[in-house]
Amino acid sequence: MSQLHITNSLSREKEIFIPLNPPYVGMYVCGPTVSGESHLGHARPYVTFDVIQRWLKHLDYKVRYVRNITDAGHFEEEDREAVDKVDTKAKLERLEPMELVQKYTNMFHDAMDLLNNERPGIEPTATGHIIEQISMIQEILKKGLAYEVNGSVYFDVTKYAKNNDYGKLSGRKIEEMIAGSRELEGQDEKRNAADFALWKKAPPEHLMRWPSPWGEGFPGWHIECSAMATKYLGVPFDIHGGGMDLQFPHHESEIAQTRTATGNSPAKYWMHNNMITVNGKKMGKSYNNTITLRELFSGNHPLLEQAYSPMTIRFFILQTHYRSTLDFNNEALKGAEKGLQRLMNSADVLNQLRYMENAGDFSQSEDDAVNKLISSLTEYMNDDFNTAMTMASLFELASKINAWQNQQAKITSISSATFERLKSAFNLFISEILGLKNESAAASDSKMDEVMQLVISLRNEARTKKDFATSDKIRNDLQKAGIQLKDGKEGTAWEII
RNA sequence: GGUCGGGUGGCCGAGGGGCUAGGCAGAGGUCUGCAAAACCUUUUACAGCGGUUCGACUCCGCUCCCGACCUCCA
Repeated sequence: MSQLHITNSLSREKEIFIPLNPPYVGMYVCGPTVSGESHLGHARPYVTFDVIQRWLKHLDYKVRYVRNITDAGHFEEEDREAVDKVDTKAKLERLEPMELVQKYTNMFHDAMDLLNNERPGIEPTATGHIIEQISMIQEILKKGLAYEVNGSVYFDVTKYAKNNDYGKLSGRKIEEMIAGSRELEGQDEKRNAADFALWKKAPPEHLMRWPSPWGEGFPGWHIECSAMATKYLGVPFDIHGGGMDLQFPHHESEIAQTRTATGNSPAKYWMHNNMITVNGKKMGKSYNNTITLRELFSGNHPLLEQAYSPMTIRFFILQTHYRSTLDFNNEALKGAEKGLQRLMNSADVLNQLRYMENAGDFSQSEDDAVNKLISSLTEYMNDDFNTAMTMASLFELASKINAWQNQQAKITSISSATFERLKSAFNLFISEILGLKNESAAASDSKMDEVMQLVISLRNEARTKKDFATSDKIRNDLQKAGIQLKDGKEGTAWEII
C-alpha cells in the first residue's frame, strides 16, 4: 500500500485516495451538538478524524479541516427549564440558549485539547450561518424540490428520488422506507413521511428563532452542514466524515440538499467511524450508561473503577480500527493505560540510546527486520488509517529498543543509518501522527526534579552505607505521597503514580 | 418487522484460504540489599453444523447469539 486507500461508505469499498484538486484536500466532519456535556461518544470520531487529518498533512496535502458546532435547535438544560415568557419579567431569569451553548462549547474545546486533538482550521457555528442556510433553502425551493406549509419548508424526498438515488449512501430503498415508517404526530404537514424539514416555524415557546421569508423559525436538522460545507469547501470537496449513526438520515439528506441546490454532490469520499459500547451495550440515555469525558478523566462515575487519562483514552481508541465497534470496560481501559506507558517509555529509552559503531556486530537480517517494521508504519496508515496495525508495529519496535537498552541484543546489529531512521520514525508516529504525548507534567517540572534528585542521592548514600532502614523509609514515605522510585542499572528514576 | 455489520484465547482487539498480529492479565526468568519498577521468554483462539478446497478461523449455506440504523444521537 504505497498509496493512501480509504474505505468509501458510498461504494462500501476501499478506494485509492485521489484528491480532487491536489495538493489541497477539503475535509468536513460533523461536529457536536452543544446542548449537553461532551461524552465518551464524542471522543471517538474526533480522535479518529484528527489522526486522519494529521496523516493527510504528513503526506504533504494542504488540508482544510472544517468541523461545525451545532448550536441551533431546541435547547433546554436538564436542571434549568425555560420559563414561560409571559410570567417572567426579568430577562436574566430566563434561559438564554446562547449562554448554554457557549458553556458546552467551552467544555467541548477543553476536552478536545486534553485529548490532544488539533483544532480544525474552521469551526463554523450553525447560528452564525442562518443567512447561508436560508438562501440554500430558497435555492431548493426554486428548483421545485421543496414546499412551504404554514411557515415551515420541507424537502420533497419523493420527487427528488425520481431522478436521484436517495438512499445510496445508507443502502436504503425509498419505497421500503415509506412503507416501513409509522405515522407520527405532527407529520401532517409533510406530503410524504420520508420528507424532512429544511425550515421549521417556531412555536411560541421555542427559544431560538430567526426571521425568514417564511416567518420566524429555525433551520432544519440537516441544512447547516450542507450550507457550511459548501461555503468553506465548495462542491464537491474531498472527504466528509462523521459517526455511522449519521449516515441516515443526516448525510443522506445532506447529499440531497447539496445536489439540489448546487448541482454537485458534496463529497467524493464519505468516511464513517463506528460506535462505542460500554460493557457491551450501546451508550445512551435510556441505558443509563452515558459517561461524560469529565467523568472519565476524573473517575467519578459508578461504572468506573478509576480515572483514565485523556492519553489513555486516545491510545485506547487508536488501538482499534475506526470502522469497528469499540467496547469500553475497566479491564480494557487499564490494559490501555499500561500499554501506553510501555510505548511512551520505549520512546524515552530510544531517545537516550547511544549508538557506538561496531561493524563486527552488523546483522543484515536484523537490519532488514527493523527497516521493514519502519516501512510498515506508513503502509498501515495508508491502508485506510489502520492505526491498530501501526501500533502493533510500534510495539514490536519497542521490544527491540528495550532489548538494546538491556544489552539483551546489540544495537550495532543494525546500521547507524537504520538507527537514525528508527529514531525519527518512532517519534514521528507516536507524537505527530498518533498524537500521543507524555502526560506526567510533574516530570517536566525542573524544580520538582531537582528536589527529587536530591532525595534520591541522599537515599543512595544511605544504601551505600547499608543503612536500609533510612533508604526504605524514604522509598516508602514517597510511595505514600504518590511518588514511586524505580531503581535501575542506570540509577534511580521517579514518577508520579 | 426491514436494511446492514459482527461473533477471535481470562479481557480489549488486528487480520484475511497455507506464513507469530499487538496490548493487558496469567506463568517462568533477568536485574535488585529487599521490594517495586523495568525488561526478556511463554501457554490458551477463531460461535455451532454442513459444504467448496490438497488445505478454512478466513469462501459458501443454514442455525444460534450480539450490535447498529430505520426516532434526538458521535
